[in-house]
Amino acid sequence: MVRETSHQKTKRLPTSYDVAQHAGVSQSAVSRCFKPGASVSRKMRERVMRSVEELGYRPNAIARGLITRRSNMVAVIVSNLRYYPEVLSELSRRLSERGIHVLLFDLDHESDLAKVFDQIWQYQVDGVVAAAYLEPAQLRQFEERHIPLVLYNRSRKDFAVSSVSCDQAQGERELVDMLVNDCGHRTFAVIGGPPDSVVSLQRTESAIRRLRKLGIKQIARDAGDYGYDSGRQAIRRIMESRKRPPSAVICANDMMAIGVVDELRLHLDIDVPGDVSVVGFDGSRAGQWLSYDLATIEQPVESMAEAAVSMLMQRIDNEGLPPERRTFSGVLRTGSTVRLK
Amino acid sequence: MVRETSHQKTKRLPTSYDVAQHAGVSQSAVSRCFKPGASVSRKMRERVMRSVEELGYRPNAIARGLITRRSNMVAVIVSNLRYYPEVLSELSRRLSERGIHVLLFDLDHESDLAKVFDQIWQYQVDGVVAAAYLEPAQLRQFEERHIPLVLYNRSRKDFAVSSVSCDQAQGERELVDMLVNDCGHRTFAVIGGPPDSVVSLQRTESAIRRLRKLGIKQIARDAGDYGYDSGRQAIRRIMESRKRPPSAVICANDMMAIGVVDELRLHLDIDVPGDVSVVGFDGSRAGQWLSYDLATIEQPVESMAEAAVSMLMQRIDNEGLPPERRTFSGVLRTGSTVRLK
DNA sequence: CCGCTGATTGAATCCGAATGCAAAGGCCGA
DNA sequence: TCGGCCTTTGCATTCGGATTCAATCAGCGG
Repeated sequence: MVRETSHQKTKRLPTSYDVAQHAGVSQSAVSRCFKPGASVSRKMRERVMRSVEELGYRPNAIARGLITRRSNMVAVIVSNLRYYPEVLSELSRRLSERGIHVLLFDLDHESDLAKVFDQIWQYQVDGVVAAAYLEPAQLRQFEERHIPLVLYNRSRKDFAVSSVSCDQAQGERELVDMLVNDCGHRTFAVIGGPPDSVVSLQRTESAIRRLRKLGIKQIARDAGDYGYDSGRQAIRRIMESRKRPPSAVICANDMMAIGVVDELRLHLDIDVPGDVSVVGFDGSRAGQWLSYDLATIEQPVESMAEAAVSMLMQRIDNEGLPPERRTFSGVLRTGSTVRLK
Repeated sequence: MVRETSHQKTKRLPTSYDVAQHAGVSQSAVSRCFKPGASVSRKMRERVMRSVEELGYRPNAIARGLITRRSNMVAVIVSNLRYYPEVLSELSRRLSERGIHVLLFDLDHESDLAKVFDQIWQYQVDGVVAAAYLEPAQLRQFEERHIPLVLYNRSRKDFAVSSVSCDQAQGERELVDMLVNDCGHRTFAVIGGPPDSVVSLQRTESAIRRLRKLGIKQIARDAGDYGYDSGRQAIRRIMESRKRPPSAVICANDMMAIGVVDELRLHLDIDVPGDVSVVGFDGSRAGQWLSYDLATIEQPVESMAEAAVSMLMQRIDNEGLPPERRTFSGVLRTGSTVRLK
């Protein structure tokens, strides 16, 4: 059926039909001019492009997505965007390099995830990168819907799903070994992150396991929310408790470690690393600042982001690739918050 | 024309037609069940919803967007996501509360903006929040396309466009007045941000204007890129130059100010605030850490984000609202990096 | 000058949901 | 029981671009 000319009454944006009419060609011709490698003569292309310029036409990605079943959008789910901007930043940049757009989902708590699920299904994203904890049931939904998914720093042993992560256990082992063997610490405190963070759990559990293995008995435990203030509060609670104060503090992330260092040095008047050693995890920018020079495990964020994005893209372009797990080793950074013997 | 049943051969996600068939009703009925306030009987709704559950149907937001001309997506353009995660975080959270999805565009440099423009037009976003500098020609395109736009912290005097900003000039005035009147400084250094940042320009210009007005002649100038290291480098250059060293340093943002403080204290062995006062701008979290307790102007990020989002939503729901400029005052925070008399 | 081949072009159809309109159904009072 | 009115429902069409298939065209050898 031949379509009526769009009436432009309501000043709507030009469509491919408008361009076609203006150029005196068919709508299909216009469409083809935007498809790389399509069969279009030079003359036709120039003619169409002139009209495109004149009308300011831009193809409607929504309409295109409807028919091609490719939205060129990827959902990125992060928790704590405010604490981990680097991850989002790296992912976003790499996706847009590949012509993919980022639909952002920022969670207050990882457990809020359910809320965003419906949204994700509805938006027909081509894939998902999730830096958040997913239930097996949720993972299964991705399979059912054939939506490629890559987990960032949350691998699961019990479910075959693609993931990119930093080896938390290895990192903590290195930290503990350094604190015990190189520094000679025997009394420890371990400060975890929020209870719903699997990463925090992995880190603290790994650290404690290693400590036990090395024969360490004295381990005070506390937890914060990954934030600076919560690190300060945790260390205050620990130092105020009647138990023997730790000589080394292991924190689930850098931000809390920084809080611990500040609280120790500036409020509790305890020297770091003279009296107490402090280590974190992440390799955040702030940890490298001169005031801290924090000992930590540096996660190779760039490599991890690159891996996550390329794994995702492969699975988008190539349905049915089997899940793949890639693990990166963190790099120990011996800073000035530990005193080596 | 009556549509054939979809064949499910290629295991595609169920559509409203599938649900309709499964429930033995028409497609329109299904559609109406997802429209709040539509005319649907209780019986019909229950029947449809049962099929929806069984099939795991989710409305296709892409198709919906095509017909309703509402994508429920808003583009958020930020530069330096890694330095200003709070802004994105606040915006994103507030938008999703309102059922709007965030299409993220992160720029390396504000001047990269042109690249993302096409993308934005193509994705039929309902509106845009831009924390980046737009040329008048670009602003005009938003008008032509009737896409509501709110600028974040980049108002323009020469173009009628909605914006939410912090009063940079007033903030710098307060900082300068404090440094001159309350601390008695007479020799200054001003460290700007990247050359393509208008905010940086506004801040440094305002500071210098105020300094001149108060009769200050000695103003060393330098610039960085808003990053910690660039602050360190800038202050080193300034202190190494043969001119009289400044007794007060004004930085275009907190991150550089932190770098300046660290470099002064830890490498140049200059006491802050004993020998030199340092002030920043933003009110960033890190600035409040005990090690710094930076004097700065705190931008009311939450109020600004709320204002930006609500202004944008109003303009989306209500075509033709005139542009509106809202300016928020920053709050002076007198930290321990300035020495009051 | 004719017929054949490969390159272009256009008509028609499709993607999946929303909606105006008309038909059908339900309920009420007379 | 019937007419009238309000509520529900279904039909057909629409959004804007991609794609299939058939038609057209240009170019070339014979």
